[in-house]
Amino acid sequence: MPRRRQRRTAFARPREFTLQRAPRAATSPVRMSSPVRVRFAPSPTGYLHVGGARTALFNWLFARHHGGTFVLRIEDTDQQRNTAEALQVIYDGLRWLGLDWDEGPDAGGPHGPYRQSERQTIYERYFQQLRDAGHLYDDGGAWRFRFRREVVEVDDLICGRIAFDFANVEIMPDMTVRRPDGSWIFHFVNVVDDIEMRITHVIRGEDHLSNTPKHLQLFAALGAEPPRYGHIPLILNPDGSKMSKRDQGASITGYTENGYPPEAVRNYLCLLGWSPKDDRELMPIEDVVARFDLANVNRKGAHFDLAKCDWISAQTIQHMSSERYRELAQPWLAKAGLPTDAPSLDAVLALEKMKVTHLTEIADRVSFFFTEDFPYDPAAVEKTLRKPGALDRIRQLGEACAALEPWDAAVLEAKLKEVAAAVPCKPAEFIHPARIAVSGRAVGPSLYHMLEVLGKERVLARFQRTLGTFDAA
RNA sequence: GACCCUAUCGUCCAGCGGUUAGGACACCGCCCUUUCACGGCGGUAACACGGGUUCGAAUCCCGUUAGGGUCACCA
Repeated sequence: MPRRRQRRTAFARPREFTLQRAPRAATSPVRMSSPVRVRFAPSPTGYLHVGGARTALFNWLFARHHGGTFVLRIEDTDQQRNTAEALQVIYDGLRWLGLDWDEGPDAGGPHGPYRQSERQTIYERYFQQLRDAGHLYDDGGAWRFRFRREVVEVDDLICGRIAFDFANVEIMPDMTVRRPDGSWIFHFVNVVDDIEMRITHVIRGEDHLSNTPKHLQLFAALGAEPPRYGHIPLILNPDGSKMSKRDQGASITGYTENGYPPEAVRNYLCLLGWSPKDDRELMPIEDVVARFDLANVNRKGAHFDLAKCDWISAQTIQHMSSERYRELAQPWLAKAGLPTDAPSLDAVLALEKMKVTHLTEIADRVSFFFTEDFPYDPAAVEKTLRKPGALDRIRQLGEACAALEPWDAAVLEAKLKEVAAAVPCKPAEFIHPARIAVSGRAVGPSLYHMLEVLGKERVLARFQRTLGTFDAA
């Protein structure tokens, strides 16, 4: 950390200056003359890793913050991995997170094609250029790029200035750019594409930091101005190990399947390695876009914390509009065979909104609203309904409420308390049996609100059903 | 092994030479309460270690240790 401080102040702009105020600084991460162009360049492996998603997110935030262009490039040189399904996973994941791209395989754009598998002629041309200039040599059929044996300095927007010494050939052997079968090596096509696509800023995982000087050498040999680099820290497992496909929280698909609102996952990812520097955590994405800055990105690898992600999910749900909540809930209701267009849907959903962490919970929480044939929880029946007098309370309450007007939570509460006071007994002696009578459960929404949403007819009918079911027994 | 990055509560962040080291998650109490929650209040808990520099260091420098990354005819 000590070192970082100095480097940062030396090479990144001071935090108190905004871009607008200090556009001329030589070390400004953004040259005003060239609009920002960033890219996310995943390889279609069949799943989208959280680390990759966050890299995409940071690129997207940077582009949107600077009014730049976000390019999606598919690095599918490995034919094995190149399937339509694998590509779809990337599209789905990015779209789910709300990360829209301006140029890409499907979106098109002036610098396409955007899949490496379709850019053969371009690579061929650059290859020729390198070979003609004497930077390449044949090594058993493969082509190697001859490094300049000197110190290469990487001036990273996040990491500061780092020197890599290429003097020792043993330690830094010349890299292969093309295999004997004619296929290309990542470093080469990556650099060629960044040149061709006019990429101004490369924001990628820290695992590429050590590759950067090699890329810089390629840029120099090709006579191209390199982009600015910003290497973001990796996301680790809670135990500090590298996160891989099977680890919990690793796959974006997992969040979709487990019922996280996409904006919640995105919010959590924003906070992993970046901070607004005040204590805000729950932030609309527009606010993050407005404040995002590479200078505020951390250097430390972040341990993934699903509990925090869950909290953000619950908070996000709690604070979202009823329209958005309904929209997110509907697929899960449908999946459970519940109606998605009931007139009282919003009212029903609102009853448990503040308790939901995952959208997957919703259907079960509200299922009893949609059928008069709901089951009774045996434990609840045993504990509460079998108690002496419990059924009498239900009967009394039913009679007292039969003529109640209007049928709303406040009036119901007043009436229930009045009836209890007349007995006299605690309101709880009515509340618990009544809850089970109308829902079959000991746990659920606030009783009065639940009764209101259910409506008088159904409440009284459910009281009757309960009495009929357990009185005789 | 070589090279590179990193090091503040268990976790995520704040801290930019002088702070009772702050916030959030998690955890533990208490309050609210008809259940489950939400919410409110409070608590436990950290500067990895050792040397410097300085009147003064979590903050600057060096080293050690630990973690991570890269050293491919993977991406």
